[in-house]
Amino acid sequence: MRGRRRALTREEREKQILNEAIHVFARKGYAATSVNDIVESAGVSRGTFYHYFSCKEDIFLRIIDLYFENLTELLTKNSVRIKRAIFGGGAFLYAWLDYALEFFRFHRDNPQLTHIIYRQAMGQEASFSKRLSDYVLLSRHILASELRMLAERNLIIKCDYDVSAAFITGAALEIIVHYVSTDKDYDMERIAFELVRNQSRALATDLGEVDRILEKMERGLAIKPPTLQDMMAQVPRTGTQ
Amino acid sequence: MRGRRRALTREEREKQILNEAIHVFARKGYAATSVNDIVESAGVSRGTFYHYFSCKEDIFLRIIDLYFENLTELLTKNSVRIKRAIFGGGAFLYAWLDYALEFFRFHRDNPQLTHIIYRQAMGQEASFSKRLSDYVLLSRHILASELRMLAERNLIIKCDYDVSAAFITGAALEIIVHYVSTDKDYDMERIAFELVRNQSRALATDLGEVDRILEKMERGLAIKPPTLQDMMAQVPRTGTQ
Amino acid sequence: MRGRRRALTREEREKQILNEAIHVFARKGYAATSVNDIVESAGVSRGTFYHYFSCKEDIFLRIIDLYFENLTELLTKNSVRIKRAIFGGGAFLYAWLDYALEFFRFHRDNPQLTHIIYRQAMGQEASFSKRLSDYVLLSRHILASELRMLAERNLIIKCDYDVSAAFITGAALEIIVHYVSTDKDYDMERIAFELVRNQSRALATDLGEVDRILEKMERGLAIKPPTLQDMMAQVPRTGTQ
Amino acid sequence: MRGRRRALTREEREKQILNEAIHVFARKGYAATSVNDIVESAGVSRGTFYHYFSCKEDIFLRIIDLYFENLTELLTKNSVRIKRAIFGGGAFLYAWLDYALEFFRFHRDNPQLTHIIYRQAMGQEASFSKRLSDYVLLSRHILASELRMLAERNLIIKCDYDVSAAFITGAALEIIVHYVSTDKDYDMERIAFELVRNQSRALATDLGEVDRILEKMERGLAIKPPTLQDMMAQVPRTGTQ
DNA sequence: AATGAATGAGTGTTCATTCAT
DNA sequence: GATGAATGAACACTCATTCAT
Repeated sequence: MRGRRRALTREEREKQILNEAIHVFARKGYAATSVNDIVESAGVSRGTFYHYFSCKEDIFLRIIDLYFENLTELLTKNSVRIKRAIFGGGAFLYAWLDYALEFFRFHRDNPQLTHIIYRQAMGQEASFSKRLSDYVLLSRHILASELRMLAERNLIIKCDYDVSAAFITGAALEIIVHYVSTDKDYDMERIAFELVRNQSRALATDLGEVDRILEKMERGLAIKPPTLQDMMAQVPRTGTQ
Repeated sequence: MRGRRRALTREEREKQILNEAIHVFARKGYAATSVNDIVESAGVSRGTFYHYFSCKEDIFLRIIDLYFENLTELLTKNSVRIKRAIFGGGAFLYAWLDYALEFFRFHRDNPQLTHIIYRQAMGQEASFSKRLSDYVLLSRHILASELRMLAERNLIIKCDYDVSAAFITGAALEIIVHYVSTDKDYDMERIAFELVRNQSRALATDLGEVDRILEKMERGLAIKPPTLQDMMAQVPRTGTQ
Repeated sequence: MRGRRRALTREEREKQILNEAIHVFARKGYAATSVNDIVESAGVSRGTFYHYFSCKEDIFLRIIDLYFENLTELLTKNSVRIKRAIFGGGAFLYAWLDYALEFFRFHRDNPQLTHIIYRQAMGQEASFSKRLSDYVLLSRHILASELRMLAERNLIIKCDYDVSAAFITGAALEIIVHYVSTDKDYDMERIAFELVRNQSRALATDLGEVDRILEKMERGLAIKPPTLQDMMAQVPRTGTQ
Repeated sequence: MRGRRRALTREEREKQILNEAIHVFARKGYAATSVNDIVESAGVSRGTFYHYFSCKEDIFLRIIDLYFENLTELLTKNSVRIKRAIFGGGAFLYAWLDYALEFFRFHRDNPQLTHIIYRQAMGQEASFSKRLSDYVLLSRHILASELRMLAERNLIIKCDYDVSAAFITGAALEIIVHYVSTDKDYDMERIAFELVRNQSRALATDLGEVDRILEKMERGLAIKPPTLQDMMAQVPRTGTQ
């Protein structure tokens, strides 16, 4: 039984093992998952596993990295949008909703990763917590600086932006993890909207306008966010302020 | 060398071992903590440990129970206050702040417990997750029904109360765990106030009044909540009752 | 909870613990029975147990002794009868049947003891095997010397008496243990008769006479063995030979 | 220091460990034998043991199976001989003696196995007793049906065949285990002959013929059983076939 | 590159026994 | 005499990791 298997490239093989590991970890948890479980699931030998990953901890860290690389990409892309919307005027709420939607969708579409990151990675090995909190602080920092930017343009109130960023991510992840762990069906767009309503009201300077837009949004659910052009056209009056 | 040590009462010894276990679990995590670590730390023998706890899982579940019994007591006590405040009129914001303060203080004063519950208990043994999510759902349900009550009295907007409750607890715990895990000093009362502001604005029907009260609160930090008598005197006019 | 219990005499208490131990050992086996099981069953404390028995091995040896003391008494009593019968003439078959009956009844009436001795005592601690085989050899020796006596009077054939004694006890115990371990009903007298028939034919010098007596016995089942007087009267002709 | 030792094939290694285990179990008994004892004796690591056997119980059950597989093979082979002899006429006594000889030799040549099965396997784990009594009942059943066949041909008397089978196996094993456990020399052929004499007399219809053959047998010890051809030639007269 | 037999430190758990009260 | 809290050696078993093939 040696060398029989069709030669995959290093990358393919590594990807394959990583994917299986995600499934097994999500199902059984880090501690309860043995290397044996992973190699059995992936159909490779123990030796092969150690060709690609230096130890059990290593593959878990790679999974954490994978999650945050994808997440960071998403955040960065949306951060650009948010900035455009801000410069485009008050319609940033739509951008925000869009942002929230993508965030929720991302987790809904990666339930195993989500489960592993927020239910398993913390409180196990010190190395996981460290890696994780580095990433989390980074994400929160990005969000906090967006909030600062909004506050500077008087679109939201002055407050402790780091704390507010923590509130927003805490609120979002609480509900995301709740639904991801549950089998129940859920209207992810509705929940994204609820979060946007919640935090836009919480932080808005001009609540009247916010309420008006939210009302419109709610009517338009499933919500089509306006295109950038729409936004530009729609809200010229606020100016760049 | 058997049966030598001075016999404590069952309760004393159990309490002692439980306390040591809390420290060790908080420091090393459930999986990385061996029964040996606990008994060494407590200065008792392996056998003694198993007199009091049927297995490693058992002592961890007892810790989870301990946390939630204390928490439930706190929640129940404050729930009464909230209801009194509601029936007393608009001053419920003070009650809410008070509620938040106690919640934050409770966790600040039990950092190990907090860390164990929110960083370690989930995603390990299925029994932990089960126990934990039972409790969490219960707590959230209590909060949701308070929100409903407020909404019925038109003090807050209509919304999905369960989702909102999740937002609030998610936001609160995110920041609590952040600070508890950090060694940094932090002004717990400030953070409690930030949360109250955040969510009272997010949910308020009458934002003007809320903003006024919040401003007063903020000036008065460290915030003395008015006594019940004050509240009764202060706001008889709303009298929805 | 100290010293509350009605003071039994040493002997009563010891007897009580011993009895409970017999039940527990029979149910769970020596190795699987903990001292805890015994004291719980007896409703006494661990300490009390060690007042009466020096260790777990000790109580088991006491049980072995108990069995063999009772058995030896039975064997001795019957040995006398056999001898009387021999001197009384050919009617010793009745004595033998009687002997067998008592042997079978004894085990039927002490199923736990029987089970412990023949299913558990051997092959555990070396001390058990030693004690047991001492007793067994003794019993077998008694039987062998009875066979020798019969052979000398030409009532049975010349053979290796030790080996024959082993055959007889082996045959008897095989069927006894079989039925004791089973829940099935069984006609113990029938089986005793089968054994007597089997071995009296196997060893008889005068098969014709034996067959005649066996036939009579079988007709008379449930078999009333003749009294000693009957026997004396019935078979004077063979003389003391 | 891991994975260093030269790899044997699965079968070799398993066989090796099993053999060592037989020796250790026979010497110390099941309960008193630790897995450590076995692996030390076999010169392999703990881990290796668990590669081949799922638990301590498992290896013991495998030993029980090993014994009974060999025994069953022997019984089956001889059962055929017995049947041939029966159809060949009264010379079945020779077949029976042969049968007994092989049975006795088998146990003499496997003293550890014999000791484990009849001195240790019963009265320990329930699984052992179950397995064992299944096998024993099967063996006894085979013997009983042979007895029935003989009785139907009027070669032995009518009796309870199951009980008689129990007598025979009980008698045989009692003496076998006695001698196997002892260091004493013993003439196994003599004992086999004693058993055959004992039971052929006990069950014979025509004692006269049996006694004549036994006498011839005894003179011819070490007994050469006649070849099948001899038997065919010798006893054509009965010709039930 | 791939294999899987082998390793052994480490785990949770049991239980006969002791002895201060 | 009776108690039961305390002991700790011993156990069965696991699993991440190695390395000869």
